[in-house]
Amino acid sequence: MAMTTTKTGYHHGHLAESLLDAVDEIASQFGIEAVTLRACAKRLGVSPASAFRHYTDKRALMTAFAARALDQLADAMEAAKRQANREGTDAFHAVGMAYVTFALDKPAFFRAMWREEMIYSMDGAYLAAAERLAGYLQEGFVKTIDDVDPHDFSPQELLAWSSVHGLANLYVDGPVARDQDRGHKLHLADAVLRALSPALAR
Amino acid sequence: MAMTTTKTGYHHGHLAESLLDAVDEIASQFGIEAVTLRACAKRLGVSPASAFRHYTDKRALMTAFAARALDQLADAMEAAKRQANREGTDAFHAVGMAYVTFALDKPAFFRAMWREEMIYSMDGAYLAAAERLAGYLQEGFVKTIDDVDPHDFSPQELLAWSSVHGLANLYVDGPVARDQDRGHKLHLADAVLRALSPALAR
DNA sequence: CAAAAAAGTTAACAATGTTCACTTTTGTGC
DNA sequence: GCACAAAAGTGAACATTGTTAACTTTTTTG
Repeated sequence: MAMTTTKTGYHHGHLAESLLDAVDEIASQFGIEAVTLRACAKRLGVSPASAFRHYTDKRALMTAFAARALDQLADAMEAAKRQANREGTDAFHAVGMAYVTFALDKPAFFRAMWREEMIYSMDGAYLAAAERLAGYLQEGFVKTIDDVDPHDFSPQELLAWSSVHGLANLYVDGPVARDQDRGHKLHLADAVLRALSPALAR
Repeated sequence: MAMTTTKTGYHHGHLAESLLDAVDEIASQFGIEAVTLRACAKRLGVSPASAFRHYTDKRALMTAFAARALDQLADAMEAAKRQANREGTDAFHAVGMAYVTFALDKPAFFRAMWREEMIYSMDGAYLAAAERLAGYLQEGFVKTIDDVDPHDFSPQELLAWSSVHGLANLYVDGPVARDQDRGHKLHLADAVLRALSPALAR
């Protein structure tokens, strides 16, 4: 299947990437607290120390994983935005729903993205991914000409991100709607986003 | 200072509580990832194993700490609400600002509260504290007679909590306004909460 | 005041992240 | 083609951490 598979077995070949996949699988199945370097290594049939040839730290590995997760979320948001634009529906609503949906479907990924204490939050790839993500939430808002700094959010933009981010976090890590099923939670999210719209109108 | 100090030194006397203080101090100074059972024990001049007479787990200790942190936040919110009522200003705005202020001033505490993977989120004390907290955000919203279940948030109520919670999280764990000082962040929070008010009017 | 319960100790264990010296493979300049 | 440096992986060790078990010291209590 892989086009660059070497027969030898000593050199894995794609260890850096494969380690991310291992984190992915372990986090999905057993939660982020079960992700251990040795478990990742074992899953790939590789020695525990091999990870350090590609990542300086466990934290560096988790940072790379967080960046990849951010990119996956951004992909989902981009797709949602595209579809909304095609269908002429509210793009912010679609992007926000994609955000919450991702958190509900991949809670371990969503957690990993924002666990400041287990990543290097100043990492370039991580910051770039976060910025891309923020971009999709900023789009659709009116920009003045000199409002181009992606770090500088208008109150309205920040409110939009905060609402969506807060709801996703309350679902994933908070006591909100714990016993309700996915459908109910998404329905509620829809209502919340619609309740927000008066604040986003200009 | 302590009124119940025993001279002997074998029995500590308030270990359960003192351990929470130790978590408090270590988390404040070095971050939540530096909280270790042994470090807590050493700080109290007590053996590493002693914690297990009071908490079944490290996770149980962290749960108790999270519950205490939630209560501290709820205290701050209650005080803010009282003052707003006294001064006739917007109670929700005051409560929301207290929420964000707490997150900015005690980031390690705020993190601990919502780290699902390191606490027992079904713990009674934790849930009770979370419920109390939610109550302060629900107050000020109109309730219909049969809308009494504290677990059942109206979209507007959940939007209010989500916005405040999301902003606090973006400040603490996200890439928002990282290089800005406390005053600037609070000013921005104020603007965000004011931007939200059109959505909360009825 | 004896005896049980509560609270603490010490010594051990397994698991984890990490390092170091070493080996194997890959790639590059001649 | 081939020596050789760089890259990638290994194995054995180490310190740290959470946790347990058997034991000791207080405190409580009938």
